[in-house]
Amino acid sequence: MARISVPPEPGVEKPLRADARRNREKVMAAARAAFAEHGSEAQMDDVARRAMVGVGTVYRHFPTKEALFVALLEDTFARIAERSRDALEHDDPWEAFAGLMWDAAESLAGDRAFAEAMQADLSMEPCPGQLELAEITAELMTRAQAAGSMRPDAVLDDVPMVMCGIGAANARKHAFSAAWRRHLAIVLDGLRARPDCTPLPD
Amino acid sequence: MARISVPPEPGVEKPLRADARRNREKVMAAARAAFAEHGSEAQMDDVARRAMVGVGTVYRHFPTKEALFVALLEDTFARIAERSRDALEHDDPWEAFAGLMWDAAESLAGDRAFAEAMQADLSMEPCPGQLELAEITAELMTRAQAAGSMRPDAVLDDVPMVMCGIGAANARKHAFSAAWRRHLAIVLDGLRARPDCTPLPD
Amino acid sequence: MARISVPPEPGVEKPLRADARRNREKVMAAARAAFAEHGSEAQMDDVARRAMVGVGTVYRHFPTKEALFVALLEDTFARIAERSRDALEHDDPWEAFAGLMWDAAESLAGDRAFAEAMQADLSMEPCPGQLELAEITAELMTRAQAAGSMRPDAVLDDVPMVMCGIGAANARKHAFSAAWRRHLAIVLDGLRARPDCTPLPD
Amino acid sequence: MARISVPPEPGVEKPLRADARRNREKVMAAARAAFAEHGSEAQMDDVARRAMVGVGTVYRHFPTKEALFVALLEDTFARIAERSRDALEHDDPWEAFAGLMWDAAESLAGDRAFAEAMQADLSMEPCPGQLELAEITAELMTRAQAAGSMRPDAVLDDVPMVMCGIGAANARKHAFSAAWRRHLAIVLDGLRARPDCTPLPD
DNA sequence: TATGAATGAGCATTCATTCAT
DNA sequence: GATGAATGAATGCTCATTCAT
Repeated sequence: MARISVPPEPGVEKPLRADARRNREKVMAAARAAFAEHGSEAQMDDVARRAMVGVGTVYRHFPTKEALFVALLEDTFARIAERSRDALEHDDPWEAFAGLMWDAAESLAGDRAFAEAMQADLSMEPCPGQLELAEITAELMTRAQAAGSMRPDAVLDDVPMVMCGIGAANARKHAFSAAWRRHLAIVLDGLRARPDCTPLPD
Repeated sequence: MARISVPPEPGVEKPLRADARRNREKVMAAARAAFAEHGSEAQMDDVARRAMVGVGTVYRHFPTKEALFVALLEDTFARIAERSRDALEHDDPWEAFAGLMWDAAESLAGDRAFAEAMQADLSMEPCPGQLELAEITAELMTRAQAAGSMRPDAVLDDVPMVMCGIGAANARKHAFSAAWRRHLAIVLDGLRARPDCTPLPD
Repeated sequence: MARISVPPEPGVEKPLRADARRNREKVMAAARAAFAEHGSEAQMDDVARRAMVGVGTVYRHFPTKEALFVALLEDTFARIAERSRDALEHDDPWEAFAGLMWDAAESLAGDRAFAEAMQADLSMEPCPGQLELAEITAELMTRAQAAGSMRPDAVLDDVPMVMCGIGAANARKHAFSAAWRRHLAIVLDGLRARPDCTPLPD
Repeated sequence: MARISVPPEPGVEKPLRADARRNREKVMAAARAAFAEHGSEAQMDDVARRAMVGVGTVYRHFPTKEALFVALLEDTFARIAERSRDALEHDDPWEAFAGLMWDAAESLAGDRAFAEAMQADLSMEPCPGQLELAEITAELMTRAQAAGSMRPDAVLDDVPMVMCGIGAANARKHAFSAAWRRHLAIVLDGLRARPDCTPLPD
């Protein structure tokens, strides 16, 4: 991964044939599992095997491994972003923010690919869904701070490291679910506005 | 085929020749940089190049890439563990714990290899230094809890996810240093004992 | 590091695609030549080059160099074993045995890989074909001895050294063919039952 | 092995210092063992270890691995040739020949390096000792044929394949000694002059 | 169109040989 | 002279990607 990539002709998106769409789904599901388990070291053959299609089919839908990886991320972020829009309607801004975090964590805990993605240095620029999610998160943070429930010096960039920890939670330990929940609970507590909280650097 | 490879006498560790010791250091330093930057995907040739030695030299000191990786970790943990023993003398147990965390973070922030290592599933069993460090950390946590300064439901296993987030901090961003410091500050605040903190699951 | 390498489903042997079968043959033929010439030091790249395929193709059909080597041996022995079954029908047991030897020698003379294989210490356990061949040979020897045409103290273990000499015959000398034929003729004469032959040790 | 080699200045042979000579002996002995066991795949480091000297010392005495291998062979053949000169005095030419064979076999049985050397294709031209031994052997064969005790169509080139079989005898089997003795006995029987022996090809 | 066989650059590791100590 | 650490070309094997069937 991390190769140079010529962007595909940005032509019109053909509406996929039914079976093609079905294959695309199968591939993405398989890729999600494989990448979650092995991170970006997952192998294309493994993805194909899990999807019960040939590698060729994987490549028909995603021109490179990186494209598949990005598509996966995009999809992930888009799903969360979509659900997060509801959070914007929530009365209590802190609950809205916390709910978003719990929701995101729920779908990303123990996902190695996601944990990697949180290490922004991947030189991939953020995909649209990620940007949208970032905007919503930032908005929720601002509101919570305005409402006096989140410490005023917290910023959007504080989130990825939290999520990285959650993504890295060992999915094979049996206390797995408790582990990441504890981590998130601690961080959320740390983000709470308090009279005595240490001011953050910078 | 049918490699022979006589295992080295497992006898006494001879004191390395002066130049050999120097090279060993150079290799470890180079490896530290390479692994920190690329995680376990760093390449042995790159390590050799950075150390300005031939690959053969790298292999003379570390029989496999994994051995090098482990040696690096062990060294890292051992260093921190050593410094952390001082923390045990500290009067204020919370300060002792927090000091250890800051110290560890300082040397591990943005280190991809370390972040990987924190994902326990690496199936590598922890090296001695890691175990010692774990013991000291646990002891400090217990004391801080006894002193009423750390939330009583925090446990040792809550630490790796924090450190993972710190290790994953993007070492290439210019706000890098502030970023991980903020993260750690938030978490430490979240670990503080408080009347109103959410009880952790499990 | 931490290669994943999913083992291939040990299920039913799918009938190879036509082109795949053709390539497999090409690879085996190339390997036979390369190993015969250089023994187990033959290089996989050389095998690939001779077969006019990429190395990857070689590895698709044979997971390791040793596997290729063994497959080659197995194939060789199986072929001879198959032909040797006819020998069991022969009226004259001595002729049957001698015929088998001539037949085997014909296909193995000057083959370094085979000569190596005859040096039993290869720690590879004999492959099925080899065992079958051994059984047939033993049977033919017993019959020939019963018929009084082979010296009664000869045993199966006397054969490998003969064949090793034949395998080692210098395939590049122009008198090559005569050389191994002479060797076999001499040995066969030495195996003949005679009133005055020296009793063998042990 | 099998590299291009610039011949060293054929200057005068300095008489070695006592300790140097001792080292040379140690190295040769170690090499003999290592090469006998592993053939030309034996490793220089292993030779050095067995000789309890550094590799550098090995290279001081023998400029390349091949040189060491050749020196070993030369030494081996020279020893046998020397002893074989006595055989020329023997009354019974057949006994003389057979005695030489037994003597040679005794020192070469199970020696992989020697077995390899018998595969003439090694592109090494025979060393002096080997040539001398060949001459003596040829002479003894001629005499034995003249005396009517050896089949008249046997030739010098029939010998290497026999010896190769003997060199390849598995030195790790416990019936090792019996095995090569049996082989040699059979061949010698086959070389005996007889009214009914099959004429050799060519 | 789907398949999976073929490709080959890339990477870990070995080992004959050199050279600083 | 002896030592053994350093060197790096050579070699087995992997896996993203292409392409014939």
